[in-house]
Amino acid sequence: MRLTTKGRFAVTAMLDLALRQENGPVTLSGVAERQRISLSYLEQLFGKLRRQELVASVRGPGGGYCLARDARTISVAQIIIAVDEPLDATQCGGKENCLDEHRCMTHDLWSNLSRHMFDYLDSINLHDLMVQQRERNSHKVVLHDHAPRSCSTEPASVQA
Amino acid sequence: MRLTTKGRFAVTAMLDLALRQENGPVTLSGVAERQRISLSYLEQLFGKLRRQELVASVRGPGGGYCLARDARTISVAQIIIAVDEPLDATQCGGKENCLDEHRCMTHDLWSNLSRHMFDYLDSINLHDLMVQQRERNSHKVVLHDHAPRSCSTEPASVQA
DNA sequence: TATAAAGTCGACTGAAATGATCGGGAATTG
DNA sequence: CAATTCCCGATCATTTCAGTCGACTTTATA
Repeated sequence: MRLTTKGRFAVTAMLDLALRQENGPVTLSGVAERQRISLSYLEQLFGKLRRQELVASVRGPGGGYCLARDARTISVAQIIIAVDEPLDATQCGGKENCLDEHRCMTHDLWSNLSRHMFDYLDSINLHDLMVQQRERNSHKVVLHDHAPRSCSTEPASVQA
Repeated sequence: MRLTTKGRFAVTAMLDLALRQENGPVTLSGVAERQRISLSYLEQLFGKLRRQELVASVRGPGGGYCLARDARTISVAQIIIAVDEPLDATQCGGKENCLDEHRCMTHDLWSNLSRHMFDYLDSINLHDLMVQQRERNSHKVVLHDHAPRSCSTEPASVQA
C-alpha cells in the first residue's frame, strides 16, 4: 500500500468535505483554501474520487462536491486506493519477477504487511474522523449565508 | 514508515546473510548474485546496516558480512529503518506545518498508522523469516567447500 | 441570452527521490 | 606483493510526485 501526500491530501479533503456538506455542495476552491492544497491538484484527486464514486459533483454556480455515500460507508482505505491506485507493497503484485521465476523470499512478508495496513485503514471510516475532529474543534464551523444547492439529484426547489 | 525497494532489498539481503552465515562471512558479491541486486547498491545498504550495528564486516580474502547479533534479536523494522532512515508517515514528524500552526486534521490518523506498521514489522525477526524460508526450500543450501573464516572477532586459528 | 461559477480533462513541468554506477581507496590474507 | 573484500564519495539516469496550465462543458441566475 503506497502512502504519499496524494493519499493524505485526499483523506484531508474528504474530511473537509464531510464536515461541511450539510450546507450543500462544497467547492474545491474552498477546500483548497482551508486545507492549503493547490486547487488544480485537488481537481485531479477529485476526478479520481468521482470515478470511484466516492463523491458526486454538482456543476454550475453553487455547485461543488458532496459525498456520494454515507460517511460511515467510506473507509480511509477506499479513499487512498482511489487516488493512489496500485495497492501493494510487494512490487510484484502477485505475478511479477520477485526473483527469477519464484516468489522472492520476502514476498509473503510484504503481502502480509500490505494486508495489515489495508485492514487498519479500512477499519476507519470518514464518520470516525468527523467525530474525532468535532471533538477537537468545538464546532467552529461557519455556515454559508446564502441558500445552498442540494447535494442530491432531486431539485432543491420543488417546481419541476 | 517508508516502504521502498531499498527496505525490501535490505531485508532480502539480510535474510540471505542469515541463512548462510554459519559457513563464515558472506560476501556481498554472493548476495548480489543470488538475489539479483546490484553489488554497488548492496554496498551502500550494508554501509548503513553496519553503522547501525546490525551486521559486522570482515575485510580481506575470505571476508564478508555476518549478522552482528542473533537473528532472533533483529527485527524487520530495524532493518528497514536502518536503510530507509526517516520513519514516519505523517510528513510533519511531530513538528512541521501540517496546516498553519496546528496539526492537520488527519495527523493522528497517520501517526497511528505509522505506529501500526512499525509494531507489525517489529514483531517479525530475521529468525522467523529463516524458519519460514527453510520450510519452503527443503534445505537446498550448498555449503562452501573451503575452510571458512570466522564471523567472530576472535581468530579462527588459535595461534595469535 | 450573456455571464460567471463551478467542474472536467489532458498535457506539461520542475524537483526530488530512487536505484544504480564508477573509481579509487583501505584492510587483510597468503 | 597481489588478490580479495570491504569502504566511501561522487555522479548519473530514470521515475515519481506534486503541482501547473489552458481549454472546455455544464448550469444558475441576472
